[in-house]
Amino acid sequence: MTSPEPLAAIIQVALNTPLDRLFDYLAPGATEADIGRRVWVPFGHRSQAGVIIGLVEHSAVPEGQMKPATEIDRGLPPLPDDILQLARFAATYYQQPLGATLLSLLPPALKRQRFRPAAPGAYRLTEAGDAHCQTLPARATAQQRLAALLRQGPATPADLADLRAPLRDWLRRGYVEPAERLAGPSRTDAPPTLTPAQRYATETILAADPGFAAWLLHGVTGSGKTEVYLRLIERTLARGEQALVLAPEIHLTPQLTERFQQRFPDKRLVSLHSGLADGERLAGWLACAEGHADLVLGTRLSVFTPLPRLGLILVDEEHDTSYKQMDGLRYHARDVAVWRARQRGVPIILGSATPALETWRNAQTDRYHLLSLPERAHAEASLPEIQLVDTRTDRARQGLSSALTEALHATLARGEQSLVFINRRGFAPTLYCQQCGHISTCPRCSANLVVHRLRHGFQLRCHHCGLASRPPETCPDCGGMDLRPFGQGTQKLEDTLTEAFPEARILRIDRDTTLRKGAFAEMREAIAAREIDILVGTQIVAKGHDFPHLTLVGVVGADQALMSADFRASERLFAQLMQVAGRAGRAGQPGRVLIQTDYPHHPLYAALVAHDYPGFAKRTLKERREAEFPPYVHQAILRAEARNMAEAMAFLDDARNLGLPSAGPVVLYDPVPAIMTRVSNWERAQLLVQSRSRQALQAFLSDWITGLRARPARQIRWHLDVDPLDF
DNA sequence: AGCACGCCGACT
DNA sequence: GTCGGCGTGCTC
Repeated sequence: MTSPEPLAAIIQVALNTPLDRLFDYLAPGATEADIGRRVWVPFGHRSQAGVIIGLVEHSAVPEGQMKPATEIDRGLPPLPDDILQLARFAATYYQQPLGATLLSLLPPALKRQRFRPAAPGAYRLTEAGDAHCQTLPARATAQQRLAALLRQGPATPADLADLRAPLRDWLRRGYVEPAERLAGPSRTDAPPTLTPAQRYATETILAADPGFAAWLLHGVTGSGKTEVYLRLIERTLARGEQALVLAPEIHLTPQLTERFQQRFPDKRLVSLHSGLADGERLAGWLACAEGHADLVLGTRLSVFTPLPRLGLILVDEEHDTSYKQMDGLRYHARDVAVWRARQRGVPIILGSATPALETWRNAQTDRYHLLSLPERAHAEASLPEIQLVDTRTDRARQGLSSALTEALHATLARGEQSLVFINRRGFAPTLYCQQCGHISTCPRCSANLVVHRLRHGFQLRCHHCGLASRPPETCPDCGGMDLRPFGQGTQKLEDTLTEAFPEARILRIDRDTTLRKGAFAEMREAIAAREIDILVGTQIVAKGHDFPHLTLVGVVGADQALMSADFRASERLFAQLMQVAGRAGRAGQPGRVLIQTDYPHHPLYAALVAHDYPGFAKRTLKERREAEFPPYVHQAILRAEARNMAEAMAFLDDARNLGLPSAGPVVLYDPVPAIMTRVSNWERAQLLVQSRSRQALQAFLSDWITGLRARPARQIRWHLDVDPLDF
C-alpha cells in the first residue's frame, strides 16, 4: 500500500509522424498516472511533443538506441482514457497512425513548448466562494473588496486589476471560477410552450432508459428543434452533467451560443472552433477537460474534447457535409460522436430537416429511434409555399424569370425582405469567345476560370488552385475580340437586381464578402434591422439563420446540380433547397419560394414542392440499393496524385494488384481519373473499394494500407478516404 | 512528414 | 576548388 509504484523505465510515446508505430523512451520515474500526458522527446534531429500511451519495463529497441525523454508535462490534466480510446478508434477506422491522430486532436497551443491559455473574459464567485464571503474577517480588506465586486456579478480582469493576488488565491481555492463572458441582461422569459410534437419528442427522450441511445430528430425548418435541444440540455445540466453540442459551421455558433447562454445564464458555456485564437481555444479546451465547463458548443473538432461529466451529445444539422474532415484524419464528426456516445453510455440526438440518407436508413432499420416534428412551431407560421418556375416558357433574362421579378416587386412593395439564392460566387462562371466558342480554362487545373469583378475591371480566378489573372483582350485561340462573361454568378445577379430594382437596398453575401472577420455578423444585424430589402447569396445564407422579415426566396441555377456525376449530388441539392426554402416566412408571415428550372417535372422538385423528405428519401434509397451505393455498401477511396496521369494510374494499378489476393468479399474497382482530373498541376486518379460488410472492408483496408505504406511511392501523393463524401 | 547525408554541375 | 541540386534513408 505504501510501497511506491515500480519505477517504470520506459514510456511508449505517440508522435506526430506518418510512421504507424510508437516510440520508446527512457523515463525513470514515470508512472501509470503519466499515461495520456504530453511529453517532450528528442526525435531525429529535433524535439517533438508526444503523448504517453503506455509504460513497459522492457523494449525491443536496443538499449543504446533509446533516448531519454526530455520532460513530462505534469502541469496539465492527462488525456483521459476514454479520449485515448476514442483516438484509437478513429485512427483504426480512418486508417491513420495513432500518433498523427492524437496530436491532431490536441489544441495547437499544446504542441508548442511555451503556451498560455488566454485570460478568461470574466471571473465569478462559486458557491464555495459565496460561503467564504460570509465568513470574511473585517481586517481582510483586499478580500472584502474582492467579495464586494464579485457579489454584484461576474467581473472582468480589468475590474480586478489591483486585486490580482487575492484573486489568484481564490482561484486556487475554488472560490472563483472563470466565466466565459459577462452574463448579459439576464432574460427571464419563460421558455416557450412546447407544441405537441415537441413535447412528445422531449418526453420520449427524457423517459428513455438511461445509457446510450441514438435518436434522429427529424424536424422541418422552423419546427423548433432547438427548443427540444434546450429541454434535454436542461435536464443534463440539472444532473450536474456536461452536454456536447456540435454545429456545422463557425458562422452558426454565435447565434446558438447566445441562445443557449440566455437560457442557462448561470452555467459555464464554452464554444470551440478553429476560428479562435490558440490561447482562447486552449482555455476553452482546458475548461472542458477540467470539468469546469457545463455546455460545449463547437464545430466538428470539438467531438474529441475531454469531458469528464459528459451526459448528452447533440449533433445539429447532422446531414451537413462540413462534419466530414477533408484532409489529414478524414473523420466524420457525426459518426465519431455516435461512437463516443455509445462508449460513454450517453444518449445522442441527431437533428435535421433533411437527414443524411445513411442516418435515415439507420432510423428505418431501428438502429436509431426516429422522432418527428412535422410542423412549424409557431401556429401561425405554415410551411412556405414552394413553386417551380418553368424557365423553358418563362425565359430567364439575366438570370431572372418574369415570375421571380414580379414576386420580388410585390415583396418589395409590402416592405418585406427577399433572398435570391444562387450557388455560384463571382460574376460569371466562364469567359466565352463569341467567335469560336473558346472558354477560358485554368492552366493548372481541369476547370474553367471564373470571372470576378473587382473595383475596376475584371479578373479571372480559378476556384480550385486560387490562380488569378487578367482577362485576355483577345481570344487566345482565334484572336477574336468579343470575349464575354457567360452565365450567372452572385456579382452579376447583384448588378441585375440593382438595375431592375433601383430603389431596393441590396446585399450580397458569399465567401468573398464575408472573408473579413465579423463581416458576417454585421450583415446579419443589418438584415435583422431591416436595412436590407434583397439579399443575394450562396449557400452561406442558407444555413440555419433566422431572418424574420424574409418572406420570399428565389432560387436561380439549381438545375446545375442535377447534371452532376456524383451520386450524392441530388441528396445535397434536396437538402440545400429545403434549407434555403426554410428561410422564407417564419414569425407569422407566410413564405413563398420560387425555384427556376428547366425540369419542372423532375421528381426531386416534385418532392420538394410537397415538402416530402420521406418520399424523396424512399425513392433515392431505392435507387441506391439497386445501384449498390451507400448506405447499402461501405466505401473507401484510394486517391493518388502525380505530375502525370500515367504515374498516378500506375500507382493505383499497383495498389490494386497488391490488394486483390486478400480482397475476399471486398470489391476493388479499376482505377479511374478523378472528376477533377488536374488541380494545381497534379493529375489525380482514384480507386474505389467497397463491400457490403463494414467489418470486411475494415479488415481489408488495414492490411492493404500497411502494405502500401511499406513500399516506396516516389513522386506520388496518396491517401485513403474511408466513407468518402465526394468523388 | 522533416531533416540530414550524399554525390554531380556552374560559380566567386 | 566550393555552393547547392534534390534523391534516399532514418527517426526510440
